[in-house]
Amino acid sequence: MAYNLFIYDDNDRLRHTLEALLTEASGFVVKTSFGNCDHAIEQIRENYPDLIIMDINMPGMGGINGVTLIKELFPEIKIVMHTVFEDDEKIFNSLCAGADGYLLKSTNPLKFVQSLHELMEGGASMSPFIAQRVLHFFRESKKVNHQFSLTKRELEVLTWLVKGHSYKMIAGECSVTIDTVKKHLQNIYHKLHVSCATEAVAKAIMHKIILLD
Amino acid sequence: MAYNLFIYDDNDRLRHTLEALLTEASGFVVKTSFGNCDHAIEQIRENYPDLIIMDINMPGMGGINGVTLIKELFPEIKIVMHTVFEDDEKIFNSLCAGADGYLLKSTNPLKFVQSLHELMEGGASMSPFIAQRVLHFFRESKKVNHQFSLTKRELEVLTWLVKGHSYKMIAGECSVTIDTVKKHLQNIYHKLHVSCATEAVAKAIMHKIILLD
DNA sequence: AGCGGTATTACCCAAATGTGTAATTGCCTG
DNA sequence: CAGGCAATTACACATTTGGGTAATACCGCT
Repeated sequence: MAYNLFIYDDNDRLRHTLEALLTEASGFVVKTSFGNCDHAIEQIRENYPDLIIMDINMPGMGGINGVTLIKELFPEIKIVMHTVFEDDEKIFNSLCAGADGYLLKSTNPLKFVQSLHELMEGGASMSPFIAQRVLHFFRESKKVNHQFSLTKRELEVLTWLVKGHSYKMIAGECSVTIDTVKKHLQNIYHKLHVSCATEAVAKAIMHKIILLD
Repeated sequence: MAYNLFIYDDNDRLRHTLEALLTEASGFVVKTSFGNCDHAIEQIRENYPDLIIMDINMPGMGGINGVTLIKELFPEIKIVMHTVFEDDEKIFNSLCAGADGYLLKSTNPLKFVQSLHELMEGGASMSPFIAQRVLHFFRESKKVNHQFSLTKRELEVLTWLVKGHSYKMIAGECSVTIDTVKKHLQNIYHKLHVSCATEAVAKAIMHKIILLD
């Protein structure tokens, strides 16, 4: 049983190449293909596909917005991005919009079909280069900042502050007087180059000075 | 020219299977294989590999700590995780530790070798299931929370608060009196189920109610 | 033994924050 | 058109926050 497939790509030649590649023998049937995805919703309602191959750079709303729209109404339809673009911004936005895969147009036909199958079986699929960018982003996101050289006590006080405790409650938690807490906070504000509790909390979270649940 | 390869895995049978698979014909040479990575640094110094296949669940320090250690000293050596584990925690920690790929032990031999080659050519490599988990994480990270039903004005006020502005400053930004700001904040606190500014800021950032730079 | 950094406490005082109550206006929807 | 919700302002009051200044104590290092 072959999977039904839509193609959105404004490059006619490439669309026809894909149609030639994705024959019944490959396990896919290209139901229809379009040069833009401005009317994707109606087209999907009319002829419900299992999988959509989506170009990014198209006239009209463009592929990324298309993904957002389609996934909102049909989250179960798989969508794989298929473009020449390798820039982080487009990758990130596509994946966040809900794309289930991201294959570069340079992918060889055999691997392309194989990737689509993996995708239909519940996995996700990315070209190695894309995967590498995604992992890079991952690593960056975990780097903890130690550049503010807070003392152990200051870190403790700041942690309670971020959790929403008042000076008085922090004093209780740390078994010190409220004046001590005030002093610590004052020092913390100086070290973080901020001037109030809310700003300190924002900076502490964004710079991962304190670790969250 | 074949790539030099290390294997760290405490399962002897599997290690030998891999050694049999990764012959010169495959483009790899298994230099040595070990049952744990506690002495990885010395072993690497002694016989510098291009690529390391790393199990996670090993006696001693375990694969994830091993990756951290190795990548700190030899960031250019590729490391691919190779385990039966599919839980988000292990995936996330491995990738953040600096792993260049994550292949499940269920991967078929042909794809396994192919993936290693993709990795050596600068790409990253993940089993489809892993890729799917990573993308899932990605999406979650961008999903803006609308579940608190803040009004447009409340969102505006909250944004300024997160940026560290005082009530008075917010009043100026929004061209309203300070009492109005106080009222808005009061309503915001109720909607977010918090009781003070710091808690609101923490919740706003963590739940991505407001978008950061 | 003495120096420097951290931790601690205290006090004063100005400013900001948070709560309660109440009233007015405008806009949208049923 | 009426009712509900959002936005706005006002005032009073208690509490919290944040800054400045100063002193004591502990701990590690030279």
